[in-house]
Amino acid sequence: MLTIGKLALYANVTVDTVRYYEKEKLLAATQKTAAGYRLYDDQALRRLSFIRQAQHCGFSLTEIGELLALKRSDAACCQDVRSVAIEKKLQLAHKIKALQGMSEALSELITSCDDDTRPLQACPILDALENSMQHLRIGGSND
Amino acid sequence: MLTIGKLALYANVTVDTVRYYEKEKLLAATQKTAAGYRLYDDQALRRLSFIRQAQHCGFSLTEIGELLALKRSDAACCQDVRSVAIEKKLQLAHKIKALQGMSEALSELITSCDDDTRPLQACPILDALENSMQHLRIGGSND
DNA sequence: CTTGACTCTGGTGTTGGCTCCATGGTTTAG
DNA sequence: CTAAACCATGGAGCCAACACCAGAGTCAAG
Repeated sequence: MLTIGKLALYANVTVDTVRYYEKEKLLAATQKTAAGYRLYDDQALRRLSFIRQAQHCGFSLTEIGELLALKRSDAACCQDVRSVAIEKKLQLAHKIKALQGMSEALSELITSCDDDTRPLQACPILDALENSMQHLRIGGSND
Repeated sequence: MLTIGKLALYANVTVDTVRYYEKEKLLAATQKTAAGYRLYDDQALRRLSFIRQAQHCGFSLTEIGELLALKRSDAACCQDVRSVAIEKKLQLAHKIKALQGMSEALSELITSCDDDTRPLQACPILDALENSMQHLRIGGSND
């Protein structure tokens, strides 16, 4: 059995984070000592690892809670988990596209400014930003 | 001269947002009526457009404030603006890479689960998430 | 003149994921 | 036995970028 400090150490998080997860009902202590100290077993460590890994896959804590609920549910099958993962991947793709759009817009701005030592008054970047950059069609897409 | 409502309408933002930008010193009213109503001219509308477009390029309001400061500064030249844009593009590239990493990790999980109708107890996705997915080396990289 | 649409200020609430604090109890190494 | 290190609870604060609200003043149409 691990104290909260050890658990946090092994999982590379802070004790505050562990307590926060408990408050969010993602991770309960396996047991409590007479003095009220939280104790955790290996399964708790694995669950904490689960939470962190899922975060690294882009899941929010709320979504992770839903994954854990699926896990507990008898009715759910592996396909359910799979489709959650696929949905998340789509969301990621959407975000990536949005960022790539920004990046391309910046690229245009940057190349538009390639001949240097121009006075700031005529900076094509500032200009383009002021004038809505309509040719770039950046606006209008709401994440 | 535009009232705040018209300005907000033309710029496709809310009046609250306009007032928020004023509080953040990004956009001042051109003038005020005797009754205290804010009035804006075309330049203000262009500045508001600037702020929004820069946001769509991934700049935070703080960074936009810095861009506007550059704009006002006599010492700054167009190259300064350009390097800010390049820096931002690098940041975007970094974010995109992180998201792509997540997406790839999810892909592995999803394909690991391709033979369907497996019982949830043996779901390879949940399993992998629990067991740290060491082969995926997702952890360890802190954004 | 009235009514409804607009505007003002100042303040609080939201989301997500923590982080930090004060105060006090507990355990452990030497 | 004592000092250091740990743990507990409850609550506040933080970031960004707003959204929303109350209560009061102002303006324009009919």
